[in-house]
Amino acid sequence: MKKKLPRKTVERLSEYRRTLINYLDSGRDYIFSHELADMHNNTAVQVRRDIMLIGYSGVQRRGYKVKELIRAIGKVLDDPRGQNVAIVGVGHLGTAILHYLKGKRPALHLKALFDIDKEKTGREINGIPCYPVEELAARVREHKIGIAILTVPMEVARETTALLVEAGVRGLMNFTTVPLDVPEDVFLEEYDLITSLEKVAYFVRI
Amino acid sequence: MKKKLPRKTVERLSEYRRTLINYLDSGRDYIFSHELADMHNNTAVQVRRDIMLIGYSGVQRRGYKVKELIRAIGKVLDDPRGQNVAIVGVGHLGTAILHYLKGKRPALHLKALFDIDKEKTGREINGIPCYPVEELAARVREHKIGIAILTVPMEVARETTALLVEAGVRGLMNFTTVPLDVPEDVFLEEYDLITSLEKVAYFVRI
DNA sequence: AGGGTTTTGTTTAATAATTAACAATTAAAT
DNA sequence: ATTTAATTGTTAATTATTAAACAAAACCCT
Repeated sequence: MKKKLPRKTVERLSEYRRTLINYLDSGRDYIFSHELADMHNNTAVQVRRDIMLIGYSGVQRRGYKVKELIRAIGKVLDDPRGQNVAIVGVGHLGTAILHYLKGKRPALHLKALFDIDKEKTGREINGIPCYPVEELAARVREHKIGIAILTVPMEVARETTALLVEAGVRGLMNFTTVPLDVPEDVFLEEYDLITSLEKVAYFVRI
Repeated sequence: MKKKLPRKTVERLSEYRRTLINYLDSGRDYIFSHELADMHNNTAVQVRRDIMLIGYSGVQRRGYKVKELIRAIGKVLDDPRGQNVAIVGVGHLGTAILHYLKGKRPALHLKALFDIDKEKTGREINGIPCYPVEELAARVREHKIGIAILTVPMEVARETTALLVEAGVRGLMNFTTVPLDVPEDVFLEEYDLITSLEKVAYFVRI
């Protein structure tokens, strides 16, 4: 890939795209930077800067062409060949994410679920095959899964992570409360509910 | 409150505390900055700086006294009188969060759940009363709820937010895919699964 | 007791992210 | 056709965050 975009810019681009896709329904072909900004509680300058960084240009006095901008963001965020994803642990959270993802991002292919519960494994849930964790390594390789969403109980978080990394997973979203240890070249995104909630609690008081 | 801590520091303090609480089991009374750092994939300097910012001091050559450090972090993160929280929308995600939170942070009091489903309302779920959304404003005031976790379907996200803010909620965690509009003085934390996943997908490829 | 080593606390430097400033362009108005 | 207002694209300044550097204290060893 070309040069790395700032982390925050990547986040915002994803958010812009989502908003823009909904915006298509409005019937308007163009959108101004300040409109997009208002929809995300940030500034027009920030929006323009982000868009500048991906090399897309709007037209002055008219704004950005919505469809083109969606495509331009896709060119940066999406792998043209798609990326395969698995959810490891199909409890409440795993199930929620499963529904959430369903049909949302065409470039991200949810290929497999894993669980220990024999009730859940050996069949499809919501159209996605659910395998027993014993098959984890083999199935990750089979489906060429590069990204895993970890929603297992905390007791098994670390060992499961080791298995995943060993099997070739390069990106991890950790929903457990256990800090994980991964090699340099594995991208780890911590996603801790309690931390976020405590952050909100702190800034509400300050 | 005293001076505002950096956002990132607040996040890390929350993570440190969680780790430290688990660390109590190890039987060791002290912990070094580099040990805490290793557990969080960051550096010893960062840990020391964070701890410095909350005004706690370790002892040289021995590290930080675990129990004291936990208390010191609590003094910064926790409101001594506690803060009341509600989950709005008891679907898979809401339920997951409900279980997740259960008994985890004593300073955060989960006081109420809200849903439209008559199956769920009018009783307690996991020990927390679940009210119909019609009672939202009244119950928020009754329980003095300052923080809301928004896990409703996207169609009703914005109107629900308006109700919450109107009723006095000062902090919001938004799990929906809808960008929300809140007044200046309401702290809004966006928590979008797809954005995070796309971020992982991007940095895995780069 | 004294020298060497470890680890903290703090200051300074570097990097990343945001905001401000403003030139350039274009559409609309007269 | 000229002016005016609106809007983008980009550079420069500011602020926030992370990392480096190093002095000071405390322990250990002989």
